[in-house]
Amino acid sequence: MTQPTALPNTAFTQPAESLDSFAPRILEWFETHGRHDLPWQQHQTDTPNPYMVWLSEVMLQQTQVATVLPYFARFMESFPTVQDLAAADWDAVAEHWAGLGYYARARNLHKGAKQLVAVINETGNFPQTVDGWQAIAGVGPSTAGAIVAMGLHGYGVICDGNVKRVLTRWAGIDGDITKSATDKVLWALATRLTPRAHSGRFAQGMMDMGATLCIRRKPACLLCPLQADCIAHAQGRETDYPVKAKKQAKPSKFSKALLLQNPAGELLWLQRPDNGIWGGLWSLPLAFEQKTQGKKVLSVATEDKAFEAEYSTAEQIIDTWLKKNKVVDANQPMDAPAAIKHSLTHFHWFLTPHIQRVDSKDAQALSDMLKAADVRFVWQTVDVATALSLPRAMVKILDSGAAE
DNA sequence: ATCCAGGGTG
DNA sequence: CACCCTGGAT
Repeated sequence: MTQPTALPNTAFTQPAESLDSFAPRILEWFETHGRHDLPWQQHQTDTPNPYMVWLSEVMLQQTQVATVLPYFARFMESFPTVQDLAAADWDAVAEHWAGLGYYARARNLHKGAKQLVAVINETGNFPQTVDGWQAIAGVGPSTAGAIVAMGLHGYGVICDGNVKRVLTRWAGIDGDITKSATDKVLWALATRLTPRAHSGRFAQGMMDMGATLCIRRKPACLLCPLQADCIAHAQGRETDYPVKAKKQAKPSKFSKALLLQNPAGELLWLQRPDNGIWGGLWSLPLAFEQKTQGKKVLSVATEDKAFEAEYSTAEQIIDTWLKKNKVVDANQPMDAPAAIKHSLTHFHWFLTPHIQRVDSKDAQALSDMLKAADVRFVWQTVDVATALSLPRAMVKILDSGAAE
């Protein structure tokens, strides 16, 4: 995924006059109405500091300006240069990042600082190209464009969420922006509109537009320099853009996660069939959970029935055995753990841990049946089981303390 | 309480 | 393409 190096043969929805006057309008608006006091901005100086732009852009990938401000200040105070950041202990970096979220990005930031220092030691300077910046951990196409444009005063194109909102509205682009085809169109348009000179001010202006005027709800079209030829505005449909595939409502499914515990305190684990969900991973046995309210059995949705059919052979054996032997949850504690929620692509899965103690005779009987059916299973304590390859949902269940 | 935005990674 | 994690909107 790199920025396009050449313009695709794209037919733009706006006429040439509109395309050509776009940048001048943004630049003029930025001069009078844009933000000029953000501590990482470098457009006021002839000697821009790419470190500050890189640091701020990585923070702004995930967080709004107001939240970033104090974090940025503390980073700059503790790590005034990229060399300081690269030389810092991870713990110190993590401490400064704590609360911002997406901690993998803090790791990328630290890694990126070391990569940058290596580049500087080798070439005497920060990377000077978009591709050079994209080689740095945590820097993708848009962040790279922003850094070159604003941190080096070079030529860079940005196409982040704010820009996409402005462009889809102005050009009436109604393709699903989560699709790569639409992403290409938007990058092509952004590239066509970005002026050779002052691409940094243009980038900052576009971000300010998206953050202050062309906002998701209730955009301030009256104040917008693009109003005259904005297609969404002409349609009175500003908030219909950008178009994003509606995430279809996910159905909910309910299962018991059985913590079958033998007298040694070991739990029964099943290795799931290679095909299907969690193929080859280890899981607690799952069982269909009947939804009840008081004593009344609630009607079960059809998708739940379909899902019930997906239980593995081993689970059907266990379920049948439990029912036949009338084993009940006699030892279910009063503070029984609540269901953990696990969301998959097409449904939400609520897994309710059920502790079920079995005596040695029953454990042996169960083992014999599973062995006869060629099922891969183990009895293991939680501590040992964590070394198995467990899907996230199982980790969640163990973390919930259900097995204690 | 629930939904959703946000850019990059593996 | 799922996932990361928090804050803001409703």
